[in-house]
Amino acid sequence: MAATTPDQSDELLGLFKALSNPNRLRILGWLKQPDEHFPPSGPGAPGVCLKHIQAKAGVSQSTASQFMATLQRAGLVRSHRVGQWTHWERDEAKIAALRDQLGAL
Amino acid sequence: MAATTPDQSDELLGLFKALSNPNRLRILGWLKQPDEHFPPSGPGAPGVCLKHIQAKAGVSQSTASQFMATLQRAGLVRSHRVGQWTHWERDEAKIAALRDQLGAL
DNA sequence: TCGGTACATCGCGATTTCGCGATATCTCGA
DNA sequence: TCGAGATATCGCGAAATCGCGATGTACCGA
Repeated sequence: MAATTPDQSDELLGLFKALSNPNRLRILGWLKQPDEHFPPSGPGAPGVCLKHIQAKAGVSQSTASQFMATLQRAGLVRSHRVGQWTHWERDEAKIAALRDQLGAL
Repeated sequence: MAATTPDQSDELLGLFKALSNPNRLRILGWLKQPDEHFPPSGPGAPGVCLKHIQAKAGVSQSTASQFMATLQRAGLVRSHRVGQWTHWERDEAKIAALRDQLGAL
């Protein structure tokens, strides 16, 4: 396969596109310290549910969902379902990898 | 003054916007090794003139000029006139400063 | 002074992105 | 099984971006 393996330039381009929006950039920043920016999501349940992100960002539900999908495609966040909620958190491993590529700027 | 001092977030946002275009991203990469990607611009004359950038990128003259202006506003390149030519080069000092901010991603 | 070259700026149509409401899907509890 | 809440997806109009040709400006050599 490797047919879907993204070029390194494409990966960087996707990163830049994802972060060239003030709302998405803010959200990614908030997710660095979830408990400082969001209501508690309960212990043992890492990640922030979409409702809280939507409320803090002040956008509609569909827009918030789209934002997270965009950030996810860029490899910046990941999600996991917890019951009826989708918990979102930063994908620090991939972010670190992207940071390395940014060093070649 | 300081009325035009950009917020740190705005500075990052400008960086991301400037680089969320494949052509501009390529150009910035080429400028890392000018002599490997462009015809010689003559000794003692650092920087690459717009014509060479335009030719390599395969865009119109006006588009190439716009690209460089955008990269300059983001703090990634700087220009200086040499006779009738405008020589463009990376602003490594500002790029390094931006790289530091990227560490806080 | 004048013509030509290099570059910047000015509209403009085409494309993309933005953010929304409406709707579909999924999950849980009654 | 049914209803309600949470999320994802689907169009859609508004706004921004893209890249172009045309035009303006600066510089040089004849």
